[in-house]
Amino acid sequence: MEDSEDHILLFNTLTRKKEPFVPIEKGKVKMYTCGPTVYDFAHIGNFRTFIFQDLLKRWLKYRGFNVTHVMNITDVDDKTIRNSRKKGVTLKQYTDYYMKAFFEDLKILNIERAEHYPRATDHIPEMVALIKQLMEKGYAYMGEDGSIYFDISKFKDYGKLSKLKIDELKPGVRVKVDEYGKEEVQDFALWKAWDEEDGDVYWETELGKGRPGWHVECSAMAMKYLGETIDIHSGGVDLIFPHHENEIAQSEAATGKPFARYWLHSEHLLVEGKRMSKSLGNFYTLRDLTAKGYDPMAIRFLLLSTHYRQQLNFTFDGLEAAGNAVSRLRNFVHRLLDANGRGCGKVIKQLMENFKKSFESAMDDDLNISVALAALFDFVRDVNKLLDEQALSRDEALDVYELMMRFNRVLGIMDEGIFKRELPKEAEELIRKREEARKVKDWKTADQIREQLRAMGIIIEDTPQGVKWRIERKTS
RNA sequence: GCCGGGGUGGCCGAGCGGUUUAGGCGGCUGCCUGCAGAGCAGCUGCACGUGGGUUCAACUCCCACCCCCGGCUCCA
Repeated sequence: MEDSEDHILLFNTLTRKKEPFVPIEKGKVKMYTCGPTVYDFAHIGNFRTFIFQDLLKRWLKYRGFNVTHVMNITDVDDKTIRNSRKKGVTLKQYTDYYMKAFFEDLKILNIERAEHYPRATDHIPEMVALIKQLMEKGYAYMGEDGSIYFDISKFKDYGKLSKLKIDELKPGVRVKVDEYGKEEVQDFALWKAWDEEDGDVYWETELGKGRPGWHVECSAMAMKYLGETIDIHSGGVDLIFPHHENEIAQSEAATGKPFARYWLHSEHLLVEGKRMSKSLGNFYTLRDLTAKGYDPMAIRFLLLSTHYRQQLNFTFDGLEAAGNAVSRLRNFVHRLLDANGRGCGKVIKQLMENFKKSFESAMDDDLNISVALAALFDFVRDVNKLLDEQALSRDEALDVYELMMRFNRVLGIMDEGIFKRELPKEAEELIRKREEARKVKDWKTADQIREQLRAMGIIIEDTPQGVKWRIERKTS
């Protein structure tokens, strides 16, 4: 798409600066994002991050990049093992359930699928190979407990992402952790030797009987699917340390090459101004919200509408406001489809051009979504004015419609299905009957039919240009 | 202790040294309308945490202070 490729600026955690995005291979982006640990339903904080990543990917695609996205599924760790044992099911049965739920949630939130969703347990050999390599190169050692640890003192760049000085630990926490066999507190496990807590979850490998540490899966799988150096790696801010720091250490120690060029991290969300936690009772999964009747597109809009590096305060008032904002956009698109005015030529062309430019330059600037949305709503207001004046011809309105859909493919906040112009037969009949009633000023019947249609999810509007209808929700 | 982010009108949320208003949501009024809906227009009282300073000019820069959030431990 034109020469716009190097116009995108992204904030790189590695340098703490906005940098022009230039991929390794022209026109292609290799993107790895840290996915869920499938021990429970994902919560809205998780989805904030996943939606940010989705927006990033969609924007890169809009700008003409061919994006290969890999998102890992962590299906073996302390929590999955503990919970599956508690439930008396196998680890696989347990994680399959939550993985399936996760994919359902992605769909509901209109998050595009990644190209690959590698599961940790399907990649044990790759991880073992990586760990062996690290041992051969002297970066890893076996501890007294039979586990294998990464020796961070051997990796000179340790701390370059999180900007932490390893020798300046939080005072107080230091002493208590030598129940493991590691030589230094900060060393982290690559391979965990089996113990009773693990039950029947273990792999017999050249490294002994055990299971992989958490960080190693991302290095192994990212490199398997995307190569030794990837373009973009992203996750929530909490992953900067130690997870991403450790990924860098493992990967770069093994390959001697940079692991990822751009590290992008999204801020956390707060709920009603407080940190989300189960004990505070402000912990929500997607299901919790949809069960209360909230529109998934409103949820998506809310999670999307604050810049990703800004903490987002999730409130129910905000969710309602987001729902109304989405309605405004939907109504607008419906109006476009009904337009049949005299035409205004240059005026609309100019508006579209300005809108496109503002939206694009905002998004290019580290995904400045607030400014992009402001441009969108400005445009909507201006075009609504033209629609009021019957100044938009059918073709012009369709051009606007196409533009809206094009940007909706970036934002993903409207289900295009609702704009399909299909009315159930019975609804058509009802509308006809209502028109007859209105003709003879039988308002009672007319209002009653309108209510009936509303119950079917069809909203009727009487305008000087005749009756208009729109489908508010899927009636299926 | 060390290191970050932030405090903007009723709510959410951009912005930048100055000439016109970010934008969304909500409320009010008007237009339109049988009603409703949608939309448009106007309004929503000095908007920029506090106190100083720099400047012709600060919400935007500097200093101090207050408050909130986060990282240094599993965590999106």
